Amino acid sequence: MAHKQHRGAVTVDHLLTSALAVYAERGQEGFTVGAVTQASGVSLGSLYHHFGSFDGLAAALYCRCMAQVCDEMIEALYRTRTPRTGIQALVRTYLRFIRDHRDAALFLHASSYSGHLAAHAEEIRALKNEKFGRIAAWMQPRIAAGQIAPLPEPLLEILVLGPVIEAARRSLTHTFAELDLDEVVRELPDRIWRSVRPD
Amino acid sequence: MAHKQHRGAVTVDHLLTSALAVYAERGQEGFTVGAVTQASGVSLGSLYHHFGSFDGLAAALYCRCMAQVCDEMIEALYRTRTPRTGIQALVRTYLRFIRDHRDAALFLHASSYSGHLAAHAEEIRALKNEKFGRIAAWMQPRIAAGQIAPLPEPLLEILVLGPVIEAARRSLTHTFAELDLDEVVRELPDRIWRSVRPD
DNA sequence: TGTACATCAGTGAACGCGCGTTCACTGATGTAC
DNA sequence: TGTACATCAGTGAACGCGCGTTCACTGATGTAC
Repeated sequence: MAHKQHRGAVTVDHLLTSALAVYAERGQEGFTVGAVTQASGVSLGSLYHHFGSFDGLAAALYCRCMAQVCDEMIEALYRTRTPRTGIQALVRTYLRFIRDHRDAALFLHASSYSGHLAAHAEEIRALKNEKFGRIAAWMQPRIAAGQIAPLPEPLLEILVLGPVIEAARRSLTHTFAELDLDEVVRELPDRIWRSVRPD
Repeated sequence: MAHKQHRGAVTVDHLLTSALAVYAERGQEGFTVGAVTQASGVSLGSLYHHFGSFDGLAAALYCRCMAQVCDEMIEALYRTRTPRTGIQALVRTYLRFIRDHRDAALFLHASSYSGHLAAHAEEIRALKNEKFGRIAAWMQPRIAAGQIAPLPEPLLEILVLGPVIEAARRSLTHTFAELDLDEVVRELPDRIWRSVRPD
């Protein structure tokens, strides 16, 4: 998405922001080209000029949200000084992101299975590899030093992010009873640390 | 879904089974009335006679899959004799379900955010309350006895099921690197137990 | 046991709507000389 | 500095397709007497 002109970048940004709002307000079903063009005021042709297809817009939005949450986590992670506070920072940062950016969190989680990302899977995988690679780079020396349990990287990610994502799902979805996010922020970081600390 | 005639029950079952196969083969996008009637050989009118709408069919399928996985977990849970083996049984049973019923697991997880369940949210919530209530009933006395950490029920569910669901997501989705499910089965149950055992 | 009747189950043509996409076009911006 | 031209950005009417749903109907099943 390298823009040759400034106004192009502005339009793209405007479209993505409007698209996220549309998704938040009308859900998966109401997330259509028509709704996005109407909400943004940008013409249909302009949308296609920048994204090529509606799936292309969805993929770009997914990448933007994913990069945002990952960057926040990475930044928080590298500010810590101990393995314990590092793991807890990952959890807390993600939980705060969910609280402060409900729309982005909802779109990210709901898109996992949605299929309109399939066409751009490679681009998305590349982004995830980059971001998760930076997190792995923090983990590795600490595992080697015996400060974190010697588990394969994917298992660590699952143990750390799994409960957080499930908490998000229950808080963002309507088929569950209300969830007290403050209580989650209070209890979860330490509990997750217990699952990955060394014996 | 109380059937007045036997053949009605047979048709309903046949439709649900075909619908799950369609979803597995063609994904969210290809999951349409036309695809289901074609795959099942059942007429369009018959589908509407039994389910009222396509969303109704989706909700019924969701309930069937959810009941199946929950019943397997509850059965495994009540066969155990210690808190540790109980928690580990929950995790192992869910992981085995994902391995042995990929289609059902995919549909369950993908439907969380999909919105075609919104119209039947109440019915689904009732089912979840019933099933999760039975799991909670196992937890409560053990928490009271100090054998499991004194966390609120939703937090316990999040800690136990979160990593499992995230493992499922990575194994069922194409935007992640391959995940060794056997390794997950080997490591996860004990790691999760560590997060909910008492100090 | 036989018959009449109500209800349940199953059928498929037809409908309208809104979806994603295309395309021929105009206008704005940047650049070369 | 001015002008010509290529490229980028933006427009909106039009298209065709396939979606979920409706409906008037036939056939099968169970039941009352």
